[in-house]
Amino acid sequence: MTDTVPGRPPTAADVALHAGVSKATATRALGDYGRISQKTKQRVLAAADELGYRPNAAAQTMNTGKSGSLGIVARGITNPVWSVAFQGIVDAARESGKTVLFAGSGFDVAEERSAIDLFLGKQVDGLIVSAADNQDARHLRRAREHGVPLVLWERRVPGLDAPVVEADMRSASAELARELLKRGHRRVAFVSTLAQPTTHYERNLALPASIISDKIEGLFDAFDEANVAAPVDLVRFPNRTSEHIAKAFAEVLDHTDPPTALVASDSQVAETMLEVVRERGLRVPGDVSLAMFDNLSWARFTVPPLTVVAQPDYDMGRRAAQLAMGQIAPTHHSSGSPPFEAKLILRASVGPAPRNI
Amino acid sequence: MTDTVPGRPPTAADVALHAGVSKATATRALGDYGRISQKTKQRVLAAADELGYRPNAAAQTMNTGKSGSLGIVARGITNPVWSVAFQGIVDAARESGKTVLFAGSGFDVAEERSAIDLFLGKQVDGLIVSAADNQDARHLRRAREHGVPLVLWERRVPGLDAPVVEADMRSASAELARELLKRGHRRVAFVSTLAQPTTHYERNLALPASIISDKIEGLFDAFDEANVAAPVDLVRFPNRTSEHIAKAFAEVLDHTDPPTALVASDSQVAETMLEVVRERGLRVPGDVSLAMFDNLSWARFTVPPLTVVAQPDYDMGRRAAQLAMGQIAPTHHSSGSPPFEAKLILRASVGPAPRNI
DNA sequence: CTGAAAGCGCTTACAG
DNA sequence: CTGAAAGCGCTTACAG
Repeated sequence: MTDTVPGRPPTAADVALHAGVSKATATRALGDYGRISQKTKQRVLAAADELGYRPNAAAQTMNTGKSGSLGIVARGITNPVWSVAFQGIVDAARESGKTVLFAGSGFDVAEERSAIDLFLGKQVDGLIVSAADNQDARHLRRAREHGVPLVLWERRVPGLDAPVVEADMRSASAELARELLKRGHRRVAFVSTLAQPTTHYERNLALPASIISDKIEGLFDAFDEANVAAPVDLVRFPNRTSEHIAKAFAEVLDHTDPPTALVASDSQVAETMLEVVRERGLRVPGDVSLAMFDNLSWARFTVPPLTVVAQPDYDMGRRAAQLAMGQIAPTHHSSGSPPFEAKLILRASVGPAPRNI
Repeated sequence: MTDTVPGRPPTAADVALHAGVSKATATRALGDYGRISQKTKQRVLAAADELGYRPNAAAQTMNTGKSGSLGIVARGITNPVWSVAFQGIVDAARESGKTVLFAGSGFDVAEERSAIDLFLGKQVDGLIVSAADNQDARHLRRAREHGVPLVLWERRVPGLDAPVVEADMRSASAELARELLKRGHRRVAFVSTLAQPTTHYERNLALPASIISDKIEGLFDAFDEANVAAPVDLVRFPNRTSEHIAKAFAEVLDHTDPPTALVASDSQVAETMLEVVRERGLRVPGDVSLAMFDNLSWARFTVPPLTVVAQPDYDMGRRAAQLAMGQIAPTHHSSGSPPFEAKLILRASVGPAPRNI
């Protein structure tokens, strides 16, 4: 069956020898390029099959400059929402015969830079990056210098000419706030996480992540519409540990003018939010209404079910991959396409604000 | 700053020219091998820095046969538990300067084979595979032929000499059944998913996934200990869609001798289980006790909180990566090491069996 | 310590 | 249609 020397996978030269043709002819048959007679081709392919030949991708990459892989740099993959997006990327890539390289940055710029350098060295055909910081973009520009398509994931970087795949969080967030205002809520707390905790929020404060700004300013858009003072004093950015997140929620709940509704920026924050609410014995939505960004399946199973903002993660992942593979052209100015729609899913965790506090 | 020709990243030859040394000397400085004077080295490194040189990984791979990457083939990454394991793999790989290639197989053998072939062609330095089928191992053997370390993830393949990273599910499952038996449960249903639905289960039936067998036989071990007839007639293997899963639960609940406890093989099955239980208005644990495998954080937030079996996913991921990188040697017979411990976390969803049914 | 040269396994003009 | 040869960007003996 196999006359391969154990330890050394067969090369195109081996196949050529086995088929009794030249190396060039063999690789033409194998690689399906150039002109070649059907007869010869069959013979070569049969030989390849017998030897168990598989082309050496590294050699191919060196010749073509294409590696057949996409590089993804994001905070990590444990976020369940991101893992769905990642699946969309992997699926779309696979349909085009491409593989996916993944690196976690932990939203640390140095890590991100080294991952991008590594990937550029590996000749990735495209790069999808959820940028840690929208201020430091030099390492992102290197992708362009290498002629590698760069796609930004959910976080816009001013001055960088790269398509962004994102959902319209600002609108969805405004929609959420409208529903809260309609039910009498005036004091709404928002908790997200940032590597570098910021103490005070003020309108349009520059944040490292556009998506967080969008969520906050979206909420406040609705307050503006309703001529209600935006609760800027109830915005918190703890570190990404449950202790810090719990402390942030405790802080706002102990405020002299406390919130009647809590909004968690993502599901990890939401989990701690649920714990704090349970520990304090607060009734939902009797004492406090709750909502979170990210539509996780378990949100239906809490009691009461949790109001969430959903975005089409899987489709966004696919779009990102297609942009990174150059299969679709960016149509929108600073983004790859009009943003995806984010939807508010109102569930029983949102109710009327308590009358007196 | 840069005198790079736009469009062509600088090569080692460019660096050599810029530093006024030979190509060999330049790459020696860059690659940190062979003898070289400090002076020359500094000069070369400075030149490299100025040009923004990054070694072409494809060329390095072609020379060394090492790609600096690990290939992972698993069903997909949307399973939240697996995504934690994947993070462990990525982290351990990164600490050793390696990147991770991911491919989803959907537990389809053909997909799995083509992913493995692709990865072998890419000269991966190690392979971690959650094998779709424990009967068809030919494509897995190819890894050995290439001299690439193969690590199995949670699914043993008889006759394949490869370490397995897994937790001791059988013991944990027995522990769960003991707690159920102790509370008077005699009829316990178990629902998992399989690509090829099997209608009837019987003791020690050969299943494509060892981990599923372990969970079932673990339960039955405890029934044997207690001299209670194992409820083999309450085992179901629907397809992996919520419709089929729901139907499976409906089927067992409508059994003439219905279960007083339901066990879900993973969190996706558990979600549907919760829906069915809610739709039927069954009280938990009054009418039926519930448990699932996989310790997801949300299991604490259902009402009542869900009993789960936990395994150290992150550490298992790290171990798998270390084995695949050849950093630790397999110590155990058919597995990479003694299995990890799986732990039962008993929560309020498990209670006494209803007296009469 | 440094350089010239061969080689890794492909792709790609260029001849025939 | 097929072959001989150069080249991709490195690594690695082999000389000096």
